[in-house]
Amino acid sequence: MKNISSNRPTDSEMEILEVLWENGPSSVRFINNEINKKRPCGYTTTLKLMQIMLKKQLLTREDKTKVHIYAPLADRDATEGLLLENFLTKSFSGSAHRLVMQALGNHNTTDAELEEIKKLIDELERKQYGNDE
Amino acid sequence: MKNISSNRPTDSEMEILEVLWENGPSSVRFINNEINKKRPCGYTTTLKLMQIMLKKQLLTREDKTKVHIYAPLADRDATEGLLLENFLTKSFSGSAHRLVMQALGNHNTTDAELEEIKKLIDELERKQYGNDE
DNA sequence: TTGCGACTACGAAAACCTTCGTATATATTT
DNA sequence: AAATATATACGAAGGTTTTCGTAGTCGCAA
Repeated sequence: MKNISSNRPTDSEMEILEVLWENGPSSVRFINNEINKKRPCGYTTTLKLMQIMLKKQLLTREDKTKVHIYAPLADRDATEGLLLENFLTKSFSGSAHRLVMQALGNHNTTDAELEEIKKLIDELERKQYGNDE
Repeated sequence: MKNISSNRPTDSEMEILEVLWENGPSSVRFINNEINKKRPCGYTTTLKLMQIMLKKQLLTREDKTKVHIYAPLADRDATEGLLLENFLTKSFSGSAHRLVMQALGNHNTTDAELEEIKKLIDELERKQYGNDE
């Protein structure tokens, strides 16, 4: 098997993890239903994927009851950060700036969210004050 | 074959496209050299990939001379946008806001770039004025 | 207790990606 | 003209990811 700590979830695995992070520990049935709100996907497909993720240590599960309940093992920010890192390198030649411009330009973001981003930028600028690398 | 218009380039294909966008139409040899500055990759590997991309309509080529010259068919912004779309859906449950926060928080962005982003946000806010959907 | 519905387990196919070996053509040099 | 260097074409191996069919288990209602 591969190095476990560097196990980047695949797209499909990420889809499952997002549901779990949003909704808390869930059954396969629930997760499959959520996914099917976005695209068609067979029940056993989701099941199999989750069994693999269990082996990969991306999930844990409670199997005392008949219906198994799964939960993510890794923390959301860390995982998303890992993937962002890779995506940025591979698809945006590492330019966070270009990625952000695209993301903001093409997607609806509420005023409140925009304000929050501005606040973050101000903070970053204050921190960077003096060392304009 | 699959729907051509939605042909998302893969990671390796993206590597090739980036070289082309940066340097203009190029030969396989040139591109393979550029890639080898970052990682080892056989010549025929790059060649094969580019032939596939030709079929997929990601590239065009000029083959009147002995050495074929390839050029990207789609433009950079559109392509990156397509990939972002997918990444956002699969890995950030569609939340551009969260993605931007992560990207800004974890990567060095120059003051000038931060300013540019702020300007974009101001513009977006002005546009949204009145219809807070 | 039989049958039905909902669940897990798992092998294996299908699809997709990346890599490379080999064959072949075409210029250039000696 | 032969040898050399550099191209393209393409099949196929090897790996990973995704999908699904089939089999077996368990609880519950008729």
